[in-house]
Amino acid sequence: MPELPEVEVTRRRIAPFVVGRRIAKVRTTRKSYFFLTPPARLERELPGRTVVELERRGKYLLARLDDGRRLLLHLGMTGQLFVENASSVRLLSAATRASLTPEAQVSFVPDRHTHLRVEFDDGGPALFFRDVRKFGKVRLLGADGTDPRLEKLGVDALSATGDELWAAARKRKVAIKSLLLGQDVIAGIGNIYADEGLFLAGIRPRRAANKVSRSECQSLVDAVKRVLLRSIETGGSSISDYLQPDGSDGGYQDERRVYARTGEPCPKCGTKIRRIVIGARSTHFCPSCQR
DNA sequence: ATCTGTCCCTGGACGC
DNA sequence: TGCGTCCAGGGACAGA
Repeated sequence: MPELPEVEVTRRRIAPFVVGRRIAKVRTTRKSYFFLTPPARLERELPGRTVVELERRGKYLLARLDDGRRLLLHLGMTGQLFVENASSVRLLSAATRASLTPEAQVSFVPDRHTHLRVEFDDGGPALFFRDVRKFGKVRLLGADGTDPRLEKLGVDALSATGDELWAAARKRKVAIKSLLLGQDVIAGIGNIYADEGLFLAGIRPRRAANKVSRSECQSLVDAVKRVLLRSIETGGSSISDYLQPDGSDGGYQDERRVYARTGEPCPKCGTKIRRIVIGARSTHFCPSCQR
């Protein structure tokens, strides 16, 4: 699922592709939960605008336009932002793949999950936003408008400090993992990197936040940052739907220590990795290394 | 104020 | 082989 590293990799790859290009045409699927701004409005108001900058805030992307407005994008769980010539098996359902010849199985064809398609007036490759489960979001913000989602974000995970985490943690009784997943204290951490960071810091995910010491908060923030930076370096985690904007897989899924490794030996001590549920989210940890 | 549970959505895994 | 059922999971929201 797209978390900070996946969104950042997407930003870095998409920015040179879209910045400076003028939008010619926008095609969308029908009005839905996915569109915070009615799709008809996007189709009407985006053409003619040039993208001037692409920024990331937590797991959100913000495309700034030449009229000062900003297009807010969130990839949700299964969101995929990619360029026209991308090809990947992750862009096709199993049923679709089965109906195609092996050679055709990786060529992308816009389907009912391809909710946004942006074409540019230079005639070059278009940009696509596909999202099977529609937990993603698209919203056009006015020139001086903002969004409550952005307002609520805490400090970005890449610039967070141990003391910032500690200041919030000492006042909270929720599991430390839940605190990491909430975007209001530190923004950008999701299920994969929360589990990986807690493992590296040797902290049990279910421990109450206010039972995590100041120095442990420091170790935790350091561990999370290390994991996030390494994941960005390798192109993010392609575990289910995520792919890089050119269609290639990221590499971090091969480096994860505990996430989705239930029953496998802990890389440090060999104890079997356990899976529990915290706040309705799968959680993976080593019962021996994490206390 | 904080915490917990429910819901949005769909494909894939699993059982019969 | 085919159908029904369950599950995942980011984040908003309601109710405790």
